[in-house]
Amino acid sequence: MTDSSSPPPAPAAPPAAPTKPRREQIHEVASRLFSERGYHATSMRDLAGQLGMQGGSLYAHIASKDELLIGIVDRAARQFDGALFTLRGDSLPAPEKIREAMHRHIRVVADNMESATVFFHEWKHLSPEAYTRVTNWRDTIDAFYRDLVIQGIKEGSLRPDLDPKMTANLILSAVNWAYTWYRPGGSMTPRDVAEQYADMLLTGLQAAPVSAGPERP
Amino acid sequence: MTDSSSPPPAPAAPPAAPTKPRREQIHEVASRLFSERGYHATSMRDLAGQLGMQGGSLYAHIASKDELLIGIVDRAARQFDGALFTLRGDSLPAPEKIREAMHRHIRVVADNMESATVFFHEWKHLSPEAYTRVTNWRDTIDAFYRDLVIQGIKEGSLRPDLDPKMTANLILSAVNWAYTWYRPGGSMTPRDVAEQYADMLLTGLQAAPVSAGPERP
DNA sequence: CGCGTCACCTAACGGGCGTTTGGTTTGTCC
DNA sequence: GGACAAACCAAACGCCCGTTAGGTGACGCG
Repeated sequence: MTDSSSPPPAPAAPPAAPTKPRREQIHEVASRLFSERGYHATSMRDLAGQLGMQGGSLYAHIASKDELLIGIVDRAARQFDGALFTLRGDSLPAPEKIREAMHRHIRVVADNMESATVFFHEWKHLSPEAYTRVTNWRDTIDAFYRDLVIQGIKEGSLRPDLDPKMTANLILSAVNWAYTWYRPGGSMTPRDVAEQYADMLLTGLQAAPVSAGPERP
Repeated sequence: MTDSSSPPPAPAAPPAAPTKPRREQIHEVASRLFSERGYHATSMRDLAGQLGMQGGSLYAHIASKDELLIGIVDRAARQFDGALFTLRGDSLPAPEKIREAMHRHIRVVADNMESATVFFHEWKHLSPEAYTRVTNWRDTIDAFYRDLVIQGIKEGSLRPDLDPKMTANLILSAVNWAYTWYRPGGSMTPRDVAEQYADMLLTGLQAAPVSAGPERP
Protein backbone atom coordinates (compact mmCIF):
# COMPACT_ATOMS: atom_id res chain seq x y z
CA MET A 1 0.00 0.00 0.00
CA THR A 2 2.37 2.70 1.21
CA ASP A 3 5.50 2.19 -0.85
CA SER A 4 5.54 -0.41 -3.55
CA SER A 5 9.26 -0.14 -4.34
CA SER A 6 10.37 -1.70 -1.10
CA PRO A 7 14.17 -1.80 -0.61
CA PRO A 8 16.72 0.76 -1.79
CA PRO A 9 19.71 -1.56 -1.99
CA ALA A 10 22.19 1.13 -0.85
CA PRO A 11 24.51 0.78 -3.85
CA ALA A 12 27.74 2.25 -2.47
CA ALA A 13 27.76 0.48 0.92
CA PRO A 14 26.91 -3.21 0.67
CA PRO A 15 29.60 -4.59 3.08
CA ALA A 16 27.69 -4.28 6.40
CA ALA A 17 24.28 -4.76 4.76
CA PRO A 18 21.48 -2.49 6.00
CA THR A 19 18.87 -5.28 6.28
CA LYS A 20 17.81 -8.30 4.30
CA PRO A 21 14.30 -7.24 3.56
CA ARG A 22 12.40 -9.75 1.48
CA ARG A 23 13.66 -12.93 3.08
CA GLU A 24 12.92 -11.55 6.52
CA GLN A 25 9.50 -10.35 5.47
CA ILE A 26 8.70 -13.87 4.37
CA HIS A 27 9.82 -15.27 7.69
CA GLU A 28 7.74 -12.72 9.56
CA VAL A 29 4.57 -13.34 7.61
CA ALA A 30 5.15 -17.07 7.86
CA SER A 31 5.43 -16.75 11.64
CA ARG A 32 2.12 -14.97 11.71
CA LEU A 33 0.31 -17.41 9.46
CA PHE A 34 1.82 -20.53 11.01
CA SER A 35 0.86 -19.27 14.47
CA GLU A 36 -2.66 -18.31 13.42
CA ARG A 37 -3.57 -21.28 11.22
CA GLY A 38 -0.91 -23.88 11.87
CA TYR A 39 1.88 -25.10 9.62
CA HIS A 40 -0.02 -27.64 7.56
CA ALA A 41 -3.07 -25.40 7.16
CA THR A 42 -0.95 -22.62 5.65
CA SER A 43 -0.13 -23.03 1.97
CA MET A 44 2.74 -21.41 0.17
CA ARG A 45 0.18 -19.64 -2.00
CA ASP A 46 -1.51 -18.22 1.13
CA LEU A 47 1.85 -17.00 2.32
CA ALA A 48 2.77 -15.48 -1.02
CA GLY A 49 -0.64 -13.81 -1.28
CA GLN A 50 -0.07 -11.96 1.98
CA LEU A 51 3.13 -10.59 0.49
CA GLY A 52 1.49 -9.58 -2.77
CA MET A 53 3.26 -12.14 -4.86
CA GLN A 54 2.77 -15.49 -6.54
CA GLY A 55 3.40 -18.84 -4.86
CA GLY A 56 6.34 -19.85 -6.95
CA SER A 57 8.09 -16.52 -6.48
CA LEU A 58 8.84 -17.37 -2.86
CA TYR A 59 11.46 -19.83 -4.00
CA ALA A 60 13.68 -17.03 -5.22
CA HIS A 61 14.20 -16.23 -1.51
CA ILE A 62 13.78 -19.44 0.43
CA ALA A 63 14.61 -23.07 -0.19
CA SER A 64 11.53 -24.88 1.07
CA LYS A 65 8.60 -24.76 3.44
CA ASP A 66 10.37 -26.99 5.95
CA GLU A 67 13.30 -24.64 6.02
CA LEU A 68 10.91 -21.81 6.90
CA LEU A 69 9.55 -23.73 9.88
CA ILE A 70 13.03 -24.70 11.02
CA GLY A 71 14.13 -21.09 10.81
CA ILE A 72 11.22 -19.86 12.92
CA VAL A 73 11.55 -22.54 15.57
CA ASP A 74 15.33 -22.24 15.80
CA ARG A 75 15.09 -18.51 16.15
CA ALA A 76 12.61 -18.88 19.01
CA ALA A 77 14.81 -21.43 20.72
CA ARG A 78 17.79 -19.09 20.44
CA GLN A 79 15.77 -16.31 22.05
CA PHE A 80 14.98 -18.48 25.08
CA ASP A 81 18.56 -19.62 25.20
CA GLY A 82 20.00 -16.13 25.14
CA ALA A 83 17.62 -14.93 27.81
CA LEU A 84 18.10 -17.75 30.30
CA PHE A 85 21.65 -18.97 30.03
CA THR A 86 23.31 -15.75 31.09
CA LEU A 87 21.60 -16.44 34.42
CA ARG A 88 23.53 -19.64 35.02
CA GLY A 89 26.52 -17.70 36.27
CA ASP A 90 24.73 -15.28 38.58
CA SER A 91 25.02 -15.99 42.29
CA LEU A 92 21.62 -14.74 43.41
CA PRO A 93 19.63 -16.67 46.00
CA ALA A 94 17.32 -19.20 44.33
CA PRO A 95 14.04 -17.36 44.85
CA GLU A 96 15.45 -14.23 43.18
CA LYS A 97 16.88 -16.34 40.43
CA ILE A 98 13.53 -18.04 39.84
CA ARG A 99 11.84 -14.67 39.77
CA GLU A 100 14.34 -13.35 37.25
CA ALA A 101 14.22 -16.46 35.08
CA MET A 102 10.43 -16.32 34.96
CA HIS A 103 10.61 -12.67 34.02
CA ARG A 104 12.98 -13.28 31.15
CA HIS A 105 11.14 -16.38 30.01
CA ILE A 106 7.80 -14.59 29.87
CA ARG A 107 9.36 -11.60 28.17
CA VAL A 108 10.66 -13.80 25.39
CA VAL A 109 7.17 -15.25 24.95
CA ALA A 110 5.57 -11.81 25.04
CA ASP A 111 8.04 -10.22 22.65
CA ASN A 112 7.79 -13.10 20.19
CA MET A 113 4.20 -14.23 20.49
CA GLU A 114 4.05 -15.55 16.95
CA SER A 115 7.27 -17.50 16.77
CA ALA A 116 6.77 -18.69 20.34
CA THR A 117 3.36 -20.03 19.38
CA VAL A 118 4.86 -21.76 16.37
CA PHE A 119 7.59 -23.11 18.61
CA PHE A 120 5.16 -24.66 21.09
CA HIS A 121 2.64 -25.85 18.52
CA GLU A 122 4.48 -27.01 15.43
CA TRP A 123 7.72 -28.55 16.63
CA LYS A 124 6.30 -32.01 15.96
CA HIS A 125 6.32 -31.27 12.24
CA LEU A 126 10.02 -30.50 12.03
CA SER A 127 12.36 -32.63 9.97
CA PRO A 128 13.98 -35.41 12.02
CA GLU A 129 17.28 -33.61 12.70
CA ALA A 130 15.62 -30.36 13.72
CA TYR A 131 13.11 -32.34 15.76
CA THR A 132 15.75 -34.03 17.91
CA ARG A 133 17.65 -30.77 18.19
CA VAL A 134 14.59 -29.05 19.65
CA THR A 135 13.79 -32.00 21.90
CA ASN A 136 17.29 -32.01 23.35
CA TRP A 137 17.18 -28.28 23.80
CA ARG A 138 13.95 -28.53 25.77
CA ASP A 139 15.60 -31.06 28.04
CA THR A 140 18.31 -28.55 28.87
CA ILE A 141 15.67 -25.97 29.77
CA ASP A 142 14.00 -28.48 32.05
CA ALA A 143 17.36 -29.19 33.64
CA PHE A 144 18.04 -25.48 34.07
CA TYR A 145 14.93 -25.00 36.20
CA ARG A 146 15.44 -28.29 38.02
CA ASP A 147 18.98 -27.38 39.00
CA LEU A 148 17.79 -24.01 40.11
CA VAL A 149 15.33 -25.66 42.49
CA ILE A 150 17.95 -28.11 43.75
CA GLN A 151 20.30 -25.22 44.47
CA GLY A 152 17.54 -23.45 46.39
CA ILE A 153 16.86 -26.50 48.53
CA LYS A 154 20.56 -26.92 49.27
CA GLU A 155 21.02 -23.33 50.30
CA GLY A 156 17.87 -23.43 52.45
CA SER A 157 15.89 -20.79 50.62
CA LEU A 158 13.36 -23.29 49.23
CA ARG A 159 11.32 -25.87 51.10
CA PRO A 160 13.33 -29.06 51.60
CA ASP A 161 10.40 -31.33 50.76
CA LEU A 162 10.05 -30.10 47.16
CA ASP A 163 10.36 -32.53 44.28
CA PRO A 164 12.70 -30.65 41.93
CA LYS A 165 11.29 -32.25 38.81
CA MET A 166 7.70 -31.38 39.70
CA THR A 167 8.64 -27.91 40.86
CA ALA A 168 10.34 -27.24 37.56
CA ASN A 169 7.25 -28.58 35.80
CA LEU A 170 5.07 -26.14 37.71
CA ILE A 171 7.26 -23.16 36.91
CA LEU A 172 7.49 -24.15 33.27
CA SER A 173 3.73 -24.59 33.08
CA ALA A 174 3.23 -21.03 34.23
CA VAL A 175 5.71 -19.37 31.91
CA ASN A 176 5.04 -21.51 28.85
CA TRP A 177 1.25 -21.43 29.02
CA ALA A 178 1.44 -17.65 28.77
CA TYR A 179 1.59 -18.02 24.99
CA THR A 180 -2.05 -19.07 25.04
CA TRP A 181 -3.50 -16.04 26.80
CA TYR A 182 -1.03 -13.13 26.89
CA ARG A 183 -1.80 -10.22 24.57
CA PRO A 184 0.99 -7.66 24.09
CA GLY A 185 -1.37 -4.71 23.76
CA GLY A 186 -3.02 -5.33 27.13
CA SER A 187 -2.56 -3.68 30.49
CA MET A 188 0.05 -6.09 31.81
CA THR A 189 3.70 -6.01 30.92
CA PRO A 190 5.74 -9.20 30.97
CA ARG A 191 7.29 -7.90 34.19
CA ASP A 192 3.86 -7.52 35.81
CA VAL A 193 2.97 -11.09 34.90
CA ALA A 194 6.26 -12.47 36.11
CA GLU A 195 6.15 -10.57 39.41
CA GLN A 196 2.63 -11.75 40.16
CA TYR A 197 3.39 -15.34 39.19
CA ALA A 198 6.62 -15.40 41.19
CA ASP A 199 4.91 -13.91 44.24
CA MET A 200 2.13 -16.44 44.13
CA LEU A 201 4.47 -19.34 43.52
CA LEU A 202 7.08 -18.41 46.10
CA THR A 203 4.87 -17.33 48.99
CA GLY A 204 1.69 -19.29 48.21
CA LEU A 205 -1.94 -18.48 47.63
CA GLN A 206 -3.14 -19.24 51.11
CA ALA A 207 -3.79 -16.42 53.57
CA ALA A 208 -1.28 -16.22 56.41
CA PRO A 209 -2.66 -17.69 59.65
CA VAL A 210 -4.06 -14.95 61.89
CA SER A 211 -0.61 -14.27 63.43
CA ALA A 212 -0.72 -15.17 67.14
CA GLY A 213 -3.03 -18.04 68.07
CA PRO A 214 -2.68 -21.48 66.53
CA GLU A 215 -6.48 -22.10 66.58
CA ARG A 216 -9.62 -19.99 66.92
CA PRO A 217 -9.12 -16.30 67.73
CA MET B 1 -4.16 -59.72 15.20
CA THR B 2 -6.20 -61.39 17.96
CA ASP B 3 -9.72 -61.68 16.53
CA SER B 4 -10.41 -60.60 13.00
CA SER B 5 -14.20 -61.06 13.14
CA SER B 6 -14.79 -58.22 15.52
CA PRO B 7 -18.40 -57.78 16.68
CA PRO B 8 -21.02 -60.47 17.23
CA PRO B 9 -24.11 -58.31 16.62
CA ALA B 10 -26.17 -59.98 19.40
CA PRO B 11 -29.19 -60.68 17.22
CA ALA B 12 -31.90 -61.21 19.82
CA ALA B 13 -31.16 -58.20 22.06
CA PRO B 14 -30.64 -54.98 20.08
CA PRO B 15 -32.75 -52.60 22.27
CA ALA B 16 -30.04 -51.56 24.77
CA ALA B 17 -27.24 -52.01 22.24
CA PRO B 18 -24.09 -53.73 23.52
CA THR B 19 -21.63 -51.25 21.96
CA LYS B 20 -21.18 -49.46 18.67
CA PRO B 21 -17.88 -50.95 17.67
CA ARG B 22 -16.65 -49.70 14.33
CA ARG B 23 -17.65 -46.09 14.67
CA GLU B 24 -16.02 -45.90 18.08
CA GLN B 25 -12.90 -47.63 16.86
CA ILE B 26 -12.58 -44.96 14.20
CA HIS B 27 -12.93 -42.20 16.77
CA GLU B 28 -10.33 -43.83 19.00
CA VAL B 29 -7.76 -44.28 16.28
CA ALA B 30 -8.47 -40.76 15.03
CA SER B 31 -7.82 -39.42 18.53
CA ARG B 32 -4.49 -41.18 18.56
CA LEU B 33 -3.41 -40.03 15.11
CA PHE B 34 -4.66 -36.47 15.50
CA SER B 35 -2.85 -36.18 18.83
CA GLU B 36 0.37 -37.68 17.47
CA ARG B 37 0.55 -36.00 14.08
CA GLY B 38 -2.01 -33.22 14.16
CA TYR B 39 -5.31 -32.94 12.34
CA HIS B 40 -4.09 -31.64 9.00
CA ALA B 41 -1.12 -33.99 8.88
CA THR B 42 -3.36 -37.03 9.26
CA SER B 43 -5.07 -38.19 6.08
CA MET B 44 -8.20 -40.26 5.91
CA ARG B 45 -6.15 -42.92 4.14
CA ASP B 46 -3.70 -42.98 7.06
CA LEU B 47 -6.58 -43.38 9.44
CA ALA B 48 -8.19 -46.14 7.40
CA GLY B 49 -4.87 -47.93 7.06
CA GLN B 50 -4.54 -48.20 10.83
CA LEU B 51 -7.93 -49.90 10.89
CA GLY B 52 -7.08 -52.30 8.09
CA MET B 53 -9.41 -50.76 5.59
CA GLN B 54 -9.51 -48.48 2.57
CA GLY B 55 -9.89 -44.70 2.74
CA GLY B 56 -13.29 -44.51 1.19
CA SER B 57 -14.71 -47.22 3.44
CA LEU B 58 -14.61 -44.88 6.41
CA TYR B 59 -17.56 -42.99 5.01
CA ALA B 60 -19.85 -45.92 5.69
CA HIS B 61 -19.43 -45.05 9.36
CA ILE B 62 -18.74 -41.33 9.61
CA ALA B 63 -19.88 -38.28 7.70
CA SER B 64 -16.69 -36.27 7.29
CA LYS B 65 -13.28 -35.53 8.70
CA ASP B 66 -14.52 -32.34 10.37
CA GLU B 67 -17.22 -34.29 12.15
CA LEU B 68 -14.53 -36.58 13.53
CA LEU B 69 -12.62 -33.66 15.00
CA ILE B 70 -15.76 -32.11 16.41
CA GLY B 71 -16.68 -35.41 18.04
CA ILE B 72 -13.29 -35.77 19.70
CA VAL B 73 -13.12 -32.18 20.95
CA ASP B 74 -16.70 -32.16 22.18
CA ARG B 75 -16.17 -35.38 24.04
CA ALA B 76 -13.10 -33.94 25.76
CA ALA B 77 -14.98 -30.79 26.69
CA ARG B 78 -17.79 -32.85 28.15
CA GLN B 79 -15.29 -34.77 30.28
CA PHE B 80 -13.93 -31.56 31.79
CA ASP B 81 -17.43 -30.28 32.27
CA GLY B 82 -18.65 -33.37 34.05
CA ALA B 83 -15.63 -33.43 36.32
CA LEU B 84 -15.65 -29.80 37.39
CA PHE B 85 -19.22 -28.61 37.49
CA THR B 86 -20.40 -30.96 40.21
CA LEU B 87 -17.99 -29.00 42.39
CA ARG B 88 -19.90 -25.76 42.00
CA GLY B 89 -22.41 -26.80 44.64
CA ASP B 90 -19.95 -28.07 47.26
CA SER B 91 -19.38 -25.79 50.23
CA LEU B 92 -15.75 -26.64 50.95
CA PRO B 93 -13.30 -23.90 51.87
CA ALA B 94 -11.62 -22.48 48.79
CA PRO B 95 -8.20 -24.10 49.25
CA GLU B 96 -9.80 -27.52 49.50
CA LYS B 97 -11.96 -26.76 46.52
CA ILE B 98 -8.95 -25.67 44.48
CA ARG B 99 -7.14 -28.82 45.46
CA GLU B 100 -10.09 -30.97 44.43
CA ALA B 101 -10.68 -29.10 41.18
CA MET B 102 -7.02 -29.49 40.22
CA HIS B 103 -7.20 -33.17 41.03
CA ARG B 104 -10.24 -33.72 38.83
CA HIS B 105 -8.91 -31.52 36.05
CA ILE B 106 -5.61 -33.39 35.92
CA ARG B 107 -7.37 -36.72 36.11
CA VAL B 108 -9.40 -35.87 33.04
CA VAL B 109 -6.22 -34.94 31.20
CA ALA B 110 -4.45 -38.09 32.37
CA ASP B 111 -7.33 -40.42 31.56
CA ASN B 112 -7.84 -38.89 28.13
CA MET B 113 -4.36 -37.93 27.03
CA GLU B 114 -5.13 -38.29 23.36
CA SER B 115 -8.40 -36.44 23.13
CA ALA B 116 -7.12 -33.85 25.61
CA THR B 117 -4.13 -33.25 23.38
CA VAL B 118 -6.39 -32.89 20.36
CA PHE B 119 -8.57 -30.57 22.40
CA PHE B 120 -5.71 -28.25 23.30
CA HIS B 121 -3.96 -28.41 19.96
CA GLU B 122 -6.54 -28.61 17.21
CA TRP B 123 -9.49 -26.51 18.37
CA LYS B 124 -8.47 -23.77 15.96
CA HIS B 125 -9.33 -26.02 13.05
CA LEU B 126 -12.93 -26.62 14.07
CA SER B 127 -15.82 -25.48 11.93
CA PRO B 128 -17.06 -22.00 12.90
CA GLU B 129 -19.98 -23.13 15.07
CA ALA B 130 -17.95 -25.71 16.95
CA TYR B 131 -15.14 -23.18 17.27
CA THR B 132 -17.28 -20.60 19.06
CA ARG B 133 -18.87 -23.32 21.16
CA VAL B 134 -15.44 -24.41 22.42
CA THR B 135 -14.30 -20.82 22.92
CA ASN B 136 -17.34 -20.00 25.02
CA TRP B 137 -16.91 -23.16 26.98
CA ARG B 138 -13.31 -22.27 27.81
CA ASP B 139 -14.51 -18.94 29.09
CA THR B 140 -16.80 -20.67 31.54
CA ILE B 141 -13.89 -22.76 32.80
CA ASP B 142 -11.85 -19.60 33.31
CA ALA B 143 -14.78 -18.09 35.19
CA PHE B 144 -15.11 -21.19 37.32
CA TYR B 145 -11.57 -20.90 38.64
CA ARG B 146 -11.80 -17.13 38.92
CA ASP B 147 -14.97 -17.31 41.01
CA LEU B 148 -13.34 -19.94 43.15
CA VAL B 149 -10.49 -17.56 43.92
CA ILE B 150 -12.87 -14.67 44.60
CA GLN B 151 -14.80 -16.81 47.02
CA GLY B 152 -11.57 -17.75 48.80
CA ILE B 153 -10.56 -14.12 49.18
CA LYS B 154 -13.99 -13.21 50.54
CA GLU B 155 -13.99 -15.98 53.10
CA GLY B 156 -10.44 -15.12 54.16
CA SER B 157 -8.82 -18.41 53.23
CA LEU B 158 -6.84 -16.90 50.35
CA ARG B 159 -4.54 -13.88 50.35
CA PRO B 160 -6.55 -10.68 49.89
CA ASP B 161 -4.03 -9.16 47.48
CA LEU B 162 -4.49 -11.84 44.80
CA ASP B 163 -5.60 -10.89 41.33
CA PRO B 164 -8.34 -13.46 40.65
CA LYS B 165 -7.80 -13.43 36.90
CA MET B 166 -4.07 -14.03 37.19
CA THR B 167 -4.50 -16.60 39.93
CA ALA B 168 -6.92 -18.53 37.76
CA ASN B 169 -4.41 -18.26 34.92
CA LEU B 170 -1.71 -19.76 37.10
CA ILE B 171 -3.87 -22.66 38.22
CA LEU B 172 -5.01 -23.33 34.67
CA SER B 173 -1.43 -23.21 33.43
CA ALA B 174 -0.47 -25.95 35.84
CA VAL B 175 -3.35 -28.31 35.13
CA ASN B 176 -3.54 -27.75 31.37
CA TRP B 177 0.18 -27.95 30.66
CA ALA B 178 0.12 -31.46 32.11
CA TYR B 179 -0.94 -32.73 28.70
CA THR B 180 2.55 -31.97 27.41
CA TRP B 181 4.52 -34.04 29.90
CA TYR B 182 2.33 -36.46 31.82
CA ARG B 183 2.67 -40.11 30.87
CA PRO B 184 -0.02 -42.48 32.23
CA GLY B 185 2.36 -45.42 32.64
CA GLY B 186 4.75 -43.51 34.90
CA SER B 187 5.21 -43.52 38.65
CA MET B 188 2.86 -40.62 39.40
CA THR B 189 -0.90 -40.88 39.54
CA PRO B 190 -3.04 -37.87 38.71
CA ARG B 191 -3.69 -37.57 42.44
CA ASP B 192 0.05 -37.41 43.18
CA VAL B 193 0.48 -34.63 40.64
CA ALA B 194 -2.50 -32.68 41.90
CA GLU B 195 -1.48 -32.98 45.56
CA GLN B 196 2.05 -31.79 44.86
CA TYR B 197 0.87 -28.94 42.65
CA ALA B 198 -1.77 -27.83 45.15
CA ASP B 199 0.70 -27.97 48.03
CA MET B 200 3.22 -25.87 46.16
CA LEU B 201 0.65 -23.39 44.95
CA LEU B 202 -1.21 -22.97 48.22
CA THR B 203 1.69 -22.83 50.66
CA GLY B 204 4.46 -21.56 48.40
CA LEU B 205 7.89 -22.76 47.35
CA GLN B 206 9.86 -20.63 49.77
CA ALA B 207 11.20 -22.13 52.99
CA ALA B 208 9.39 -20.93 56.09
CA PRO B 209 11.31 -18.25 58.05
CA VAL B 210 13.20 -19.68 61.02
CA SER B 211 10.02 -19.91 63.21
CA ALA B 212 10.04 -17.56 66.24
CA GLY B 213 11.18 -13.98 65.65
CA PRO B 214 9.51 -11.59 63.19
CA GLU B 215 12.97 -10.29 62.15
CA ARG B 216 16.48 -11.50 62.85
CA PRO B 217 16.74 -14.13 65.62
C1' DC C 1 -34.35 -69.60 -1.97
C1' DG C 2 -34.46 -64.92 -2.55
C1' DC C 3 -34.13 -60.58 -0.23
C1' DG C 4 -31.93 -57.06 2.22
C1' DT C 5 -28.22 -55.26 4.70
C1' DC C 6 -23.98 -54.63 6.32
C1' DA C 7 -18.98 -53.91 5.72
C1' DC C 8 -15.88 -53.22 2.66
C1' DC C 9 -13.22 -52.56 -1.96
C1' DT C 10 -11.83 -50.38 -6.33
C1' DA C 11 -11.80 -46.51 -8.99
C1' DA C 12 -12.46 -42.22 -9.86
C1' DC C 13 -13.76 -37.00 -9.16
C1' DG C 14 -12.08 -32.18 -8.75
C1' DG C 15 -9.06 -29.60 -6.49
C1' DG C 16 -5.10 -28.01 -3.85
C1' DC C 17 -0.50 -28.97 -2.55
C1' DG C 18 4.91 -27.92 -2.73
C1' DT C 19 7.95 -27.05 -6.13
C1' DT C 20 10.26 -26.20 -10.86
C1' DT C 21 10.86 -23.93 -15.11
C1' DG C 22 11.22 -20.34 -18.45
C1' DG C 23 10.34 -15.82 -19.47
C1' DT C 24 9.55 -10.67 -18.59
C1' DT C 25 10.27 -6.46 -16.36
C1' DT C 26 13.13 -3.16 -13.88
C1' DG C 27 17.13 -0.84 -12.52
C1' DT C 28 22.21 -0.40 -11.94
C1' DC C 29 26.88 -0.25 -13.45
C1' DC C 30 30.60 0.19 -16.91
C1' DG D 1 23.89 1.14 -24.86
C1' DG D 2 24.81 -3.41 -23.68
C1' DA D 3 25.61 -6.78 -19.94
C1' DC D 4 23.81 -8.32 -15.71
C1' DA D 5 21.27 -9.53 -11.72
C1' DA D 6 17.41 -9.18 -8.92
C1' DA D 7 12.39 -9.70 -8.38
C1' DC D 8 8.61 -11.51 -9.98
C1' DC D 9 4.89 -13.88 -13.05
C1' DA D 10 2.44 -17.58 -15.55
C1' DA D 11 2.15 -22.13 -16.21
C1' DA D 12 2.94 -26.48 -15.42
C1' DC D 13 4.86 -30.93 -12.90
C1' DG D 14 3.41 -35.01 -10.17
C1' DC D 15 1.31 -36.07 -6.08
C1' DC D 16 -1.96 -36.45 -2.47
C1' DC D 17 -6.15 -34.76 -0.46
C1' DG D 18 -11.37 -35.47 1.11
C1' DT D 19 -15.07 -37.47 -0.73
C1' DT D 20 -18.35 -40.14 -3.89
C1' DA D 21 -20.14 -43.99 -6.75
C1' DG D 22 -20.82 -48.52 -8.00
C1' DG D 23 -19.85 -53.16 -7.14
C1' DT D 24 -18.96 -57.61 -4.35
C1' DG D 25 -19.07 -61.12 -0.97
C1' DA D 26 -20.92 -62.73 3.58
C1' DC D 27 -24.68 -63.42 6.44
C1' DG D 28 -29.31 -63.58 8.77
C1' DC D 29 -34.30 -63.84 8.04
C1' DG D 30 -38.76 -64.86 6.06
